[in-house]
Amino acid sequence: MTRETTSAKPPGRPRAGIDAEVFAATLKTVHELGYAGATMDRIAAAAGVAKTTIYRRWPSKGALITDCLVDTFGPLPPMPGSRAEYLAAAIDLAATKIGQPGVGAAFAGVFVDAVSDAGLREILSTRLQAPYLRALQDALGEPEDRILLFVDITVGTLLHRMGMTGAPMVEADVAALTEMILRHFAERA
Amino acid sequence: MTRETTSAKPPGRPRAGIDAEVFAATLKTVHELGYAGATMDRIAAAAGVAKTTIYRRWPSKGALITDCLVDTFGPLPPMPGSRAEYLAAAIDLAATKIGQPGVGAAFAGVFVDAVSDAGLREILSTRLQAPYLRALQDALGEPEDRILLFVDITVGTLLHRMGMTGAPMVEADVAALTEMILRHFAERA
DNA sequence: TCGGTATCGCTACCATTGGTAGCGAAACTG
DNA sequence: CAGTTTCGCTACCAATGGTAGCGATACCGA
Repeated sequence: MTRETTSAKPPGRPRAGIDAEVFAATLKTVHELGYAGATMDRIAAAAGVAKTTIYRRWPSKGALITDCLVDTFGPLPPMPGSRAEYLAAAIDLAATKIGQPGVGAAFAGVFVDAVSDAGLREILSTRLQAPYLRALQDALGEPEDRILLFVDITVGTLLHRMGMTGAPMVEADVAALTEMILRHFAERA
Repeated sequence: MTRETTSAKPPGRPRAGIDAEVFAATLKTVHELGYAGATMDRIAAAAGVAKTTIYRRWPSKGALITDCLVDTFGPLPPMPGSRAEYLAAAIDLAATKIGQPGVGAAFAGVFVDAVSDAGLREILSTRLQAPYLRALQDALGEPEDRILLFVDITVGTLLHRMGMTGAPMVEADVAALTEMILRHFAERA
């Protein structure tokens, strides 16, 4: 994940493999101090890396957070037997990841920054959301607007709970949410 | 809404009635420049008021936005005939208001600021969310966790759409969302 | 009309934070 | 060793939320 696919051998000092440390430091700092409190200086310090080094790799704080989320979420699990199982797995993945320390706050933070920053919105949409939309569309064969609604409901609900209470959604509520969504999306449009 | 209930007559120069102008300027500025671009200086300028005057009434930007939202949303309409109609009316109110220029962005912005600011979370929860929770609970007679889930789904979905696309949810999707929610919440727990 | 009081607008100011420039040192290739 | 690139560091800038203090202004009561 952290290796480029360019097989050339560039001259000069090679880049140190700091992505894992920086991502971990980012989530830890956001978890402890919140999105606003997670200063680039603090993230750099927590990662044991100079701030300028971070800015050499990520053009902005939003881009760093986005890549951190991409790294955290990972790819969607492969399509299991039924449509319902696939949808349930996707909801479960979202709930699990968003509930991890720092992930929900980081997601919500970059999400809102993106509202007022077209460049960041582009990054967020391209790097984080688009792959999932495509995977869902391929697996379900549904029109795009239904996929979008599914994502809005799933992610929006989980983030809202995280933001309002500061704590991830309890399992019982995730189950209720899943049941409601499945009843609506189980059969094709 | 903007008048205190203390019926005493305090001495000194009375406060000018600027709430309406400030609220309008806030939404207009957020709409045009986004949440991050809506500087307190710019809001004050748009309202034709000094920044210090705003800070004399609202202790922080988050508090101002919250009061602006409280003013925008207003009270829930009275309970109509059926439970389903009441739920549908609440969803419709949320969708309509969040779709108004600046409201969705302002909501999302203050929402995320609240994640990392306990004081603001208190303000947001007390002044904006609590009244609606109570009204819904009184009207529906449901346990609190179900009310919370209903609000998470409704508001979270609408905000997520606003944030990701920058545009309010189209009517067809609101209708689909309403139908899904009603099927789940129509009968009591 | 005049004092008391509280607000208004204004300017100046501070601390924080995202982001940048430039430097010498380090690491790798050939 | 020369060339190249990255690293850490310090210093720095612009923007922004928020504050302090000023003279001016509007209202009340005597």
